[in-house]
Amino acid sequence: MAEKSDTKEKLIEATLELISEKGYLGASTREIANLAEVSELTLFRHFGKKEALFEEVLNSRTFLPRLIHLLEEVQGMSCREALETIGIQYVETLKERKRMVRIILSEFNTYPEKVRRVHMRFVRDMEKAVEGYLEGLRAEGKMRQLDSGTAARIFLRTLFSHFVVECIIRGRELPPMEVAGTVKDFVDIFMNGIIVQDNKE
Amino acid sequence: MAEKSDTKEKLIEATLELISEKGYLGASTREIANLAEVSELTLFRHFGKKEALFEEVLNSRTFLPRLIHLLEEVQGMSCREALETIGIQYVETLKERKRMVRIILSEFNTYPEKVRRVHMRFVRDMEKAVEGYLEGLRAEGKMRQLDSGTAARIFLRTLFSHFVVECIIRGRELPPMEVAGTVKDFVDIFMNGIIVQDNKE
DNA sequence: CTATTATGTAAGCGCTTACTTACATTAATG
DNA sequence: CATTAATGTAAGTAAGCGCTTACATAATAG
Repeated sequence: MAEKSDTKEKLIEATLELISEKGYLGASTREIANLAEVSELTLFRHFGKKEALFEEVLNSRTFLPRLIHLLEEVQGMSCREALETIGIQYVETLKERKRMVRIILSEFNTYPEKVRRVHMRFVRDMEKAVEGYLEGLRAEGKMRQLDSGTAARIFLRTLFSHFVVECIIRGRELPPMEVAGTVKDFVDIFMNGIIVQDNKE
Repeated sequence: MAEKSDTKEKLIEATLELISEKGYLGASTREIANLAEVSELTLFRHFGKKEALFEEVLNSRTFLPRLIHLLEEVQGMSCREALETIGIQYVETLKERKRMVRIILSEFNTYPEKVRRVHMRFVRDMEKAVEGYLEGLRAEGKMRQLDSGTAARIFLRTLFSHFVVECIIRGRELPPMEVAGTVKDFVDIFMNGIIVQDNKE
């Protein structure tokens, strides 16, 4: 063979980039091939059709880079510290996977089931993880008698929404310092609520 | 003239429907005209080009149907009752404007500034409103010393995210009963936090 | 050295798209 | 009744799309 093939990877990367910017229909196979610096024909030789290429893009990128070991890291910490750490890592992961999130939000029309599967793959693990942590808190008597699944979903979705609005809709950059601040504010409310509680010791 | 013109309105409605389902590029002018039951030429006679039609769709639909008077309705209520009412009405409004929300999420690529403007128009008013309500709570000494803008954003974005994930990504219907339940759970956490507070009277 | 494999260039096919032109019809307006 | 405004039908244009075919090239594997 001529040059051991990172061709597929270059095509997948280019596709991810272009579809996240222009949408599935807006990203033409010609343009994808150009960005990947291969000929359009090579694209079709590798993937047969555009849809198959898109599908490989969806399956090629996993979320959960460091999130998977996050719960161990967090064991020794105080509750507040732990939630802040989880929250920050979560938003930072969303930032890294920004292009994929954009595709998920834009292309449920194109191939709803496939796109939905990608979303689920990411979200379910993450929710389970946080749910597990909260369950632990409750067992220690630190959390009120709340459904930990519900609480976990609220925790993650608030941060997800923050990311979507600021980063994707408004197109802002969201520097780490700001993320940390936002998460801190949120964790405070998530833990203590907004209401004045009487006689806190 | 032949038949006083609701033609424009029919075209705008058809465009909203199709673009929200198939995206800007996926919704062809032929198909839009068919759905509106006018000829494609009529579409171009009214709007000149597809982009102008899309722009009118963005500007034609306002959010805030009943939300604008919501804060008055809520005056006599308890804090919990008020937040639940606001939350439910907010999610129900999102449900009604589902097609517009889909467009906002999918088409920031097509015409970013215009789409962003639509989002801002909706969100800013709503955030200001809730912020005002929370400010009132704090003045009465019922809310802790928190930034009411931050708290308002957290309140609304959590519900926004819930709607996006369940209704748009997962494609669920979200019956009113379920909305009420979800909002109730969330308001509880938003008010009191998840942590056991000592010596509540 | 030869066969194979990965790639390239170039031309193009059939289709759809946004948009146009030319001409006809119909109904209200003055 | 004549004009005008709103629509229709039909045909077509130039461009872009996904995808294919035919043929050439260069490097590796056996």
